[in-house]
Amino acid sequence: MSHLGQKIRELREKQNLLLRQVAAQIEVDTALISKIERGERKASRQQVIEIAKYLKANEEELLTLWLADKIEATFVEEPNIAYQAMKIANKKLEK
Amino acid sequence: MSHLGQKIRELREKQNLLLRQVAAQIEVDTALISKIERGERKASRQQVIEIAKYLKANEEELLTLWLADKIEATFVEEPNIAYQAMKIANKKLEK
DNA sequence: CTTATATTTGACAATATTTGACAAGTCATT
DNA sequence: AATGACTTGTCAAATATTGTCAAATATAAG
Repeated sequence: MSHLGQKIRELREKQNLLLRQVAAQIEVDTALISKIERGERKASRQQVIEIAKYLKANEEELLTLWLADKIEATFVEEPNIAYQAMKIANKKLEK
Repeated sequence: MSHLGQKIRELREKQNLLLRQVAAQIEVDTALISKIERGERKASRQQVIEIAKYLKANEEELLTLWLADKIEATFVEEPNIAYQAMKIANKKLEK
């Protein structure tokens, strides 16, 4: 399960909401929310924002998890060189 | 200029090779190599491997730069949350 | 300046990937 | 068996990416 998906599921279950309720709010199929929670599909940036609003969650926190998932996806198939590549990529952030 | 592009250009110029010579070897248009060197287009994984071979460079090193570019591309449009997301993504590498 | 060669640029068609809906499926409860 | 919640697989449409082509722009030499 993805970072974002896990968080969304936690938030949703804590508030006793159904997948279809979240789906209705952000106007997508229930199946899509299910997939997002399980990390089978990526949410769009806009969807993350809408989910955050509906679940009364911190938008920036969810977007951060969403971005972390995207970063992880880039290196998941390159485990041998991932660490070194991350070190290089990190330098850009310190500037 | 991308990490990979910069490195390729250095290697190529040090060996006095023309864009079209590299292009011929990896069987693509000259314009594409030009774009790859300037970071306007991403090389495919296979292309990186072929370029490394032709330029007698360390394949793993070039692939690492290639992956670093991909990682950077994911967070370049999210500068505010990039650092925190990278921290989260990094955890996966320590496991 | 003119020619020749190298590189860059922008537009485009071809490909590839991603997206979300739909229908059918499982699982649990009644 | 019927209902409700969630999951799964498949598909067409939308979107994004790729690489080529032709034209534009450098760069260098005579």
